[in-house]
Amino acid sequence: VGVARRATISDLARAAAVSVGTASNVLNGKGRHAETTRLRVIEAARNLQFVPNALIRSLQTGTTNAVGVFTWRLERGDWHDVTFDVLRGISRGLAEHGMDVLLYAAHPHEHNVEATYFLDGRVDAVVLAPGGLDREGIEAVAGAGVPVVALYQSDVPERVASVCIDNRMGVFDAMAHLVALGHRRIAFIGPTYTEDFRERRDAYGAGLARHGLRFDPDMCSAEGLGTPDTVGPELARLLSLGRAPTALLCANDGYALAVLELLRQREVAVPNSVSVVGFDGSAQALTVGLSTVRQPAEEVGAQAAQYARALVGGATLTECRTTLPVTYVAARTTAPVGT
Amino acid sequence: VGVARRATISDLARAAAVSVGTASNVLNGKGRHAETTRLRVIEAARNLQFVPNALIRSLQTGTTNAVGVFTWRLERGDWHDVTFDVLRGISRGLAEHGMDVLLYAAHPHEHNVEATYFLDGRVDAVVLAPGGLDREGIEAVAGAGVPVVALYQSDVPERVASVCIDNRMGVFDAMAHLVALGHRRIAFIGPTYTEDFRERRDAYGAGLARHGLRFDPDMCSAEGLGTPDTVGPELARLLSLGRAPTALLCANDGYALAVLELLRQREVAVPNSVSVVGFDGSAQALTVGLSTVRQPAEEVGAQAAQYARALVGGATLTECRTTLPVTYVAARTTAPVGT
DNA sequence: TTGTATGCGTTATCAC
DNA sequence: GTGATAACGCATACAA
Repeated sequence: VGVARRATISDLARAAAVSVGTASNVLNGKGRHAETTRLRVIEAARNLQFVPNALIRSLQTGTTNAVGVFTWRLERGDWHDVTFDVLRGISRGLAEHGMDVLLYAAHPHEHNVEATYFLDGRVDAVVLAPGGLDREGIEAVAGAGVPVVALYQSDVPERVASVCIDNRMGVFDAMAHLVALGHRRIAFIGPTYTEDFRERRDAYGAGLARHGLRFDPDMCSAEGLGTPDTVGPELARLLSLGRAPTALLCANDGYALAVLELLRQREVAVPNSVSVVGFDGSAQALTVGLSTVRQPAEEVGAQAAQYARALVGGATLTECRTTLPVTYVAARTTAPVGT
Repeated sequence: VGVARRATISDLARAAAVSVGTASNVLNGKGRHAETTRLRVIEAARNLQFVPNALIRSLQTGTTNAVGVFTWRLERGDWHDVTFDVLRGISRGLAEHGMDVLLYAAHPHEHNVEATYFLDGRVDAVVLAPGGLDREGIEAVAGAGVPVVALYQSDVPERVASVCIDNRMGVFDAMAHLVALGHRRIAFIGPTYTEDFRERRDAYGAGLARHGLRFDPDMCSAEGLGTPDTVGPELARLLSLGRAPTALLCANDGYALAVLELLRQREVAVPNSVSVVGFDGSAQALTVGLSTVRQPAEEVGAQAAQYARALVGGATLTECRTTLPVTYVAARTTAPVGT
C-alpha cells in the first residue's frame, strides 16, 4: 500500500509561491486575484494532485455535505421490500446537489441503534427508517440540532420532517377492485408491527364497511403474525374456514409472495380459485405479475432528501411533512370471483 | 431546528474538574486513572451528553472508520441484480467492526466518477463496483495510499484487492444440466460490456466444446446487445431460426426474466417448449422459480469488507484476491427437451 | 491583491 | 495519575 502522504494546502502554497490564505481563496473562488497568481495556484494544484481534506473542510465550514441514512436492515424480502428503492431515491436526490450518503451500519442482533450515532458531526442531517430509533431517540437527535426526516412514520415530534404514503387510499382502491370483481369474502393477512401495517389493516376494516361488508375476525390476521416465512399456518387456517375467503389482501408484497408460493404448493389456482393482492409494488411483485398497490418508494426517498436539504439550509418548515399517493395496479393474481 | 451547541471535551473537562488530556484518556480507556477521577469524567459526559466530534477525531487518529462504496447505480433490475446483496454484505462485514459505509452518490448521466472523490480523507478504503472508475482511476486512488477493493474485476493493478465469482463454473454447471436434459441447441443471450458478461459468454463457448457441441454464431448474441428491456428482437431472431434453440442460457437474471416475460406474451411454454436459465440468483429469480446460477453476492460484499479492513490494517497482502464459487440451482424453467 | 494569524476539538507527547 | 501543549489542515478575518 502506497504511503504517499497527500499534499496539503501548505505544500500547494509553497509550490505556487503564495500564502495558504491566497491558495485557499483561489481554490474556493473567493476574493479577486491576479490572473498569474490564480494560474500558478491552479497549476500547482494539478501537479500536486491536491485534494482538500474533506474532514477539516467540514470542520471549518460547519457542513459535511453528507446525510446519514439509517435503514433498519438491508434484508432481502423482509418487512420492507422497497428499502433499496427508497435508498436510491435518497441517494439520487442528494447527488443532484453533490451530497453523499453515510449509511449507518445497523444489523439485527448485532447492534442497537443509538441516537449518539448521528451526533458525532459526520452528517448534516439524518433520514430514519422506522423501527430503529424510538420517539425518545428521535427527539434526542433533533434536539441536538441535527435535522431529522422520518420515513413511514407520521407520529413524530414537532420539528421532525416525515414522508409517508397513503396506505388507506391503496387499500381502498384494491378493495374496490376486488368488490367490483364480485368478491365478498375478502381476508386480510398481515402483521401489525409497523405503522404502515397497522394503517393497512385498519383501512381494511374501514374498506369492508364502505362496501357494506361485515368485519369477521376470522378473516383478519391476529396481532401475533410474524414474518412472511411463517405465514403458512395463517393461510391454512383461512383456507379451512367454512366459508373460505375468495380474495386475500396482504399487508405487503412479501406476505403476498409467500402466500402465492404456498398456494402453488397446495395447487390452489390463482387467480381462478382465489385472488391475491399485495402492497408496495416491489420488484418481485412486478416480475410475477402480482396485483398490488404500488408505492412511490423512490419518490419517498427523493422527498426525504429534499426535506433534509431544506432543513439543513435552515428552512424552518413547520410543514415539512407529506403523504404521497399510491397506485393500485391490477395484474395477474386477481380475477372475478368463481371463475 | 435547535441550535444547541454540542458539548466539547473542554466543557467536559471543566465540568469534571480535570484536564482535557485526562478526559480524553479516560473516555478512550488509555492509561491508568484514579477511580474517582474516572467516575467524575463518565458522570460529566453523561450529564453533558458528550459525543466526541468524529471529524476531528479522525483528523487526529488518521482513521475514519468508514469505507467508501461506489456502486455504479442502484438501479432496479439493470445490469446487476445483486447490487444490494453486495451492499448488504459490505455493510454487515463492516458493522461487525464498528465501521460504516459512505455511499458515494453516482447516478448515470448526472455525474462522472473521479478518483478524487475517494481522496478527500473521508474514508479509510474504497470498494469499487465495475464500470465506475477505469484502470487509470483505480491506480490513482490506490497510488494515493487509499486501499482499493475491486468487485467483479480480476484485471486490476498490483496492489488492488479483488473479489470475483467463478462465472466459468456457473456456466459449465448450467450447461451440464441442460445437456443432461437432452438439450443440444443451446443459445446464449447476453451483452459483453462487463467482465462477468464476457466471461460467461466465453464459458458458453467452452462449454459447448466440452460436450462436443458445435459453436453456432447464430445461437449467440452479438456484441451490440443492450439492456434487458431491448432483448425482444434478439429473442425473436433466435425463435425464427430454422433450427431454433431448445434452451436459452442468459447472461444474467435480468435478461432471463425479460425473456420469460416475452415468451409468456408469445405464449411459448416454459419449460415445456423451451428451457430458460439465468445467472446471479436475484430475488426475482428465486421468486419466479427461474433456474439460475446463484452467486454468493452477500459473501462477495463481506469478503470485500474484510479485505478493506485488512488493507487498512496495513496487511500488505499481495494475495488479497479471491474468486468465489457459485451454485447452479435448477428450478421450474428447465425441463427435458421436447416435453 | 496578498500574507499572517487564529481557531476549530481532539489525540498524542511529554513533563510533572 | 494528571496536566499542559503541540499538532492535525483548512478557512476566515484582518493586517499589510
